[in-house]
Amino acid sequence: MFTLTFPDGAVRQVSPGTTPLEVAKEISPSLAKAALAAELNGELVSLVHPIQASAAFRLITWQDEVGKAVFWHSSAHVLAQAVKELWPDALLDDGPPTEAGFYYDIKFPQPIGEEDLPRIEVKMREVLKRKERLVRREMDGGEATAFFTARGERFKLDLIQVIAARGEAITVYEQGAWADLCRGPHLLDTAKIKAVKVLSVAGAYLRGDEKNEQLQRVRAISFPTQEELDQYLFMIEEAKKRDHRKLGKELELFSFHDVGPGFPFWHPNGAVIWDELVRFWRDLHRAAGYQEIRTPMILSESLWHQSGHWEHYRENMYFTRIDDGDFAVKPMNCPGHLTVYGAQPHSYKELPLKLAEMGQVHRHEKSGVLHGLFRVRMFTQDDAHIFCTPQQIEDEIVKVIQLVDRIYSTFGFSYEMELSTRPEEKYIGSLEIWEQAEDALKQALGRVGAAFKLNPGDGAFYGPKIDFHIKDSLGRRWQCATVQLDFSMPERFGLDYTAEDGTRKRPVMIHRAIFGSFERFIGILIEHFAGNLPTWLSPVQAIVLPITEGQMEAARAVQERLLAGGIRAQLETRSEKIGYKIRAAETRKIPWILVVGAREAEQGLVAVRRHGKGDLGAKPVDEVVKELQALSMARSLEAETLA
RNA sequence: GCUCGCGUAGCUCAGUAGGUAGAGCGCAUCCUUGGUAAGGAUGAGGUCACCGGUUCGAAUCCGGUCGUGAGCUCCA
Repeated sequence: MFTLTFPDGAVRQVSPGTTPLEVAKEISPSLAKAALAAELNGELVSLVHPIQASAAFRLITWQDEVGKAVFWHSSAHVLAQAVKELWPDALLDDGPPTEAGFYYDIKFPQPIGEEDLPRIEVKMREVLKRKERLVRREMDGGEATAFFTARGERFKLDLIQVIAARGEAITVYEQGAWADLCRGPHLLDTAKIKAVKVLSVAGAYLRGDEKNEQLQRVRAISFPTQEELDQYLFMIEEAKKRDHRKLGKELELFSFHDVGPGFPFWHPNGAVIWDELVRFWRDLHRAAGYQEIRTPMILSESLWHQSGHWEHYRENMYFTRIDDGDFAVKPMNCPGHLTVYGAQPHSYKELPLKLAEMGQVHRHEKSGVLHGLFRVRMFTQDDAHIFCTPQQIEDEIVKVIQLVDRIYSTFGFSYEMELSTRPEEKYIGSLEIWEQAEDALKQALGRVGAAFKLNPGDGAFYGPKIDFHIKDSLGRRWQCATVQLDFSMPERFGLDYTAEDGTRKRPVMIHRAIFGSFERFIGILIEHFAGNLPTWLSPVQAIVLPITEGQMEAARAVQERLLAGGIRAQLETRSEKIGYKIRAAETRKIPWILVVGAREAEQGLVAVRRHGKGDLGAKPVDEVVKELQALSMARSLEAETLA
């Protein structure tokens, strides 16, 4: 008998060969129905996998991320089967689950288009109706090669070679007349897949390598119930409404033009948001002991040789000539900051020295990756470099993490941390230095008690880093804050400080940014708030609407009192009905709409209407000014505006 | 960069048997002075992204360029 230990600590004795499905049925029929797969000591297995040892046992359902992955992986097989029934000559490459749904990369005899997607969807439903079982079979290399050669699936033959070379078992999942090379595990059958939607088709390279031929990637999603699919599709629609590119245009925040692909133009409204973020950022950074500097946009190519950027980052840089010299437009601020540090001798008493800059950088991004404010060629980093002793690293990292938390919480953002370590190739500095740096980051994370994900090999070429990922309204994670340790750059620039004993020592440098870039961060804010920015960030905080032209002067006086109180206020002067003016103000998402009619004008009141909330009744003008000032000063989130 | 789609007034879009362009919103002027999400009239506004080709004639067909959208990392 084997012992299974359940997540709640309970144990159960089972005989060899018992399957997870049998175990589930013994626990409860409803659990057996919900189960999609199981885990044995953390290893994902199918529900009919015979149990051959004692293990920690867990049933996987739709509620688990891995449960969704299994569900979507099996759905990808249904997609492939449907495609093969429609296009028997289509060649299949690879079809994994993703964070939201699944896809299959396919070479069609003739490229298909959007108009073919409904046919695929209909065929998928047809396949699902057959409720076919997914049957696992192990094969050796020769058998598998013969199997897929007979089926003309030449891409699969390459995969078989790769798997065989790794010495792994080759498994095939059969489903009716069709079969796919697949590690699994899978659902027992397709009966649980109740709703599918084929979402899109786009180009994708074979094996994801741009040197290879291009295939077509068909993306789709599936759910155990129609309701969940409907919910998902509704969410997609909502997300589209929040697209910062659309809202940026509608709210006149910024624009893009042919004359500057990837270079945003900030309009007055967007510039206000920017300025408020700058003020917020500056307040906190001054308080945290940072000193602001400014460094040049264009610097000699020799500097970039010295920093290593020429060697490692050249393809993303812009170059120019001045007189007879070669210069480069800065893609990062660090060499400038190193130059400032190196301009004077430093004592250990000055450390940690924190130099900050809202540094505008230019990077040549491939044309195809540009995406609104999220991916641009010119952006402004809220950059800072902390020069300190090796002993100060841990404390300083902890302080940076705390500052990040303070800033993100102001916007109501949740975030996740990732620690990235030394890349396999393309790195500078010795192995010992890298190890020391990675340890310091781990220590700091341990001290703040933060959970983090490890990304081996994902560090920058000059040091390991901690990245912070914000989750946006589309469920996408965006990297914003980053903290990067750098033992190499001070070395390259020969930086030093005088230690207590009078000797010269090398400082350590910490690169860090919190917004990441103002451009991307504002894009995220727009989507996060669906354009309904909190009062402190709103380009126009209040608009005064006279009911008729008879109240124009009274309304103007209200606007002047707001302006005198430091509130960004506008006055509506068009000769329209009040309903029209209200609608216009609501459409512009102005948080405070102040209506002045004859009654209010007489008593020094304004009728307050908050964006999205309707009429809140009349109040004295002074009271409204104070309320607006308080919200702005506190940089209040006004949580209710998130709804 | 690559694949596919798209590019008509400030905005959102109509405009296929190729015959020199339309709507709504916005804007301007006038009328209306109306209490919480669209009052009415008149008018201005476009070298149909750009370059070239086919044609008697191109927004429309063809080629190229530029821009833009989706995708191109996430194990069979």
